[in-house]
Amino acid sequence: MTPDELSQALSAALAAAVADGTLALDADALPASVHVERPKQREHGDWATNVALQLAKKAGTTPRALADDLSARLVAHPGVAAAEVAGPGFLNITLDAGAAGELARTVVVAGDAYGRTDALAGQVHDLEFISANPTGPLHIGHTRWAALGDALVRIMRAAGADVTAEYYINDAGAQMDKFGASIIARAKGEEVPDGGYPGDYVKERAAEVLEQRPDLLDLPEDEAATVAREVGYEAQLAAIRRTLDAFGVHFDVWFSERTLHESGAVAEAVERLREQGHVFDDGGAVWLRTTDFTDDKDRVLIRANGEPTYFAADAAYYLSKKDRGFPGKIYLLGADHHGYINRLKAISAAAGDDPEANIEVLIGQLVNIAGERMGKRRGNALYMDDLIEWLGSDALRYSLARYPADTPLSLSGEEMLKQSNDNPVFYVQYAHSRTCAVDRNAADRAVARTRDDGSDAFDPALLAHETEAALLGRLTEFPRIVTQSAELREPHRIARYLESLAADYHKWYSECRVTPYPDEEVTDTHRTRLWLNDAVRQVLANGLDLLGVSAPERM
RNA sequence: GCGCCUGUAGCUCAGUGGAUAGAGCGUCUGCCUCCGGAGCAGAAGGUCGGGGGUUCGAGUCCCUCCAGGCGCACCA
Repeated sequence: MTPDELSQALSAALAAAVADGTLALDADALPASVHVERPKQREHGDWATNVALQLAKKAGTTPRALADDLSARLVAHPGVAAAEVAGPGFLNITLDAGAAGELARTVVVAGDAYGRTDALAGQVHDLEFISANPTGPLHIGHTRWAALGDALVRIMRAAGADVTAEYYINDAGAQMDKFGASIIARAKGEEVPDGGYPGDYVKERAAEVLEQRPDLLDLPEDEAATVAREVGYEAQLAAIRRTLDAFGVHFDVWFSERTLHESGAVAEAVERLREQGHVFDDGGAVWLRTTDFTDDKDRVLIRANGEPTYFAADAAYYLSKKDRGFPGKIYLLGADHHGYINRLKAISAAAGDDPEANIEVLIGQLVNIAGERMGKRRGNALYMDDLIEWLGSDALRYSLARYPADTPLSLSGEEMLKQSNDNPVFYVQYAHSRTCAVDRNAADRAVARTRDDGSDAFDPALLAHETEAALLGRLTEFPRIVTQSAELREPHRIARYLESLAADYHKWYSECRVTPYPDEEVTDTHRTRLWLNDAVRQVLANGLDLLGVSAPERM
């Protein structure tokens, strides 16, 4: 019995109580769905509901009396072993072992599909993340968005949403010229100019540019600047793609800011917003009256010198996403960009959209290493390439994805290194590889999911040990964890769930054997436990995949 | 000054109004004669930043104060 089925049984019991007059409430005063949850204490049963506490006052009765009535109705339901009233009016429900154990087979049969839901079916989203300037390597901050953003794409898709992962390349503007100038300086063996990019990687880019254009330093100054900028840009973007590839992060769309300017989309966007009546001219500049909406001051679109601002490009970019058919536009931004949210929403509103429905901004707090803020212009940068090489993609992805985005994260370099052995990712991966080891050992002793004659050996009532009840309950939760994680845009819930599942599995492993002792015969208990073992393996693998982390068969 | 985020065990962090606030690391004690000890069992460790309020019930919601991070461009 799944929690959804139990919830429906409770709804039916409430409706019946209303129908026969026991419960003095209108049928439409009942909750749309009855909330059931896993109690923290095992002795409180498999599931608990507080619905009696919520409804008693409205119905003019006491919570315990209402819970008593519900209990009597519920125990008549097949699969429910007990329903006890506890405390102020909680209803603690215990399922019979057979009804609970059936889940092991359900999971194994569903395979990769177990955990997929249709909670977000029909939703179409564009999810933009990282979007770093192509003037340097990705650093620790980008790494966090990469881990979270990619996991979110996977999780939302698992919940049925249509999601496009997009990277916005900020390849327009003055910083590209500064990047080119820095490359030329390094090509000459000189220090970078003031305001340039001091990182050592610029020397690598300079070497790559020189390899392609040995004539770089012989060119006229203007031409050299262009070549350094353009060839350097391509080399840096290629390096970023290599890094993300090594991290297992895939983008569906790489969107160049330049194309917005070159195609006239920026100018067109200004005109479209003008038609909507929110554009005005002042002091020679063209403004968007963002204060009509949620912004605290108006913003310039076209400078007095005729150059469009970055903000104008973002307006054009917003309209591009709208025109490309994305009702939902999700932005994963760093905390240092949170001042941008109101402007973004103003663009949406000015374009005639509903910002609350069409824009969603997820703010990710910064990562601190040993108390030092990371910034690529500060010379103390910790690059994503180095992190991957140091800790491995799995440990890095997992340790960054297991915290909510809005938690400021501070890790010391030493601790991250130490975590390479004690990180929870290994705990979860170890559980998975252990399920595989159990499979191998079972095969050696000819323990299979069916009997030797091929007949069905699965008997869910044999999964009656307390660690098995806990494990089965945990497996039941997976689909709703996926749904919840997708709806709240919180990948860390998957990681936390996997850690709980791994703990339940390890406990079960230490109590219940799948393979009999050498002097014992193989029974249906062993065979049925193999189903449970394989169900756990499946859910661990499915969950790790949602985080982009591997599920090794051996470690 | 204004806005956003955060404040929970020694450390790093979970906990979308419920029962005795949890996990990992660190510290201490047990468990390898049999499916992987990267594991299990147990112990110690808390005024959930302070103070008000809403509620049958608040770490969670509201107000206020304190502390820390980040942001408030005709930069990108």
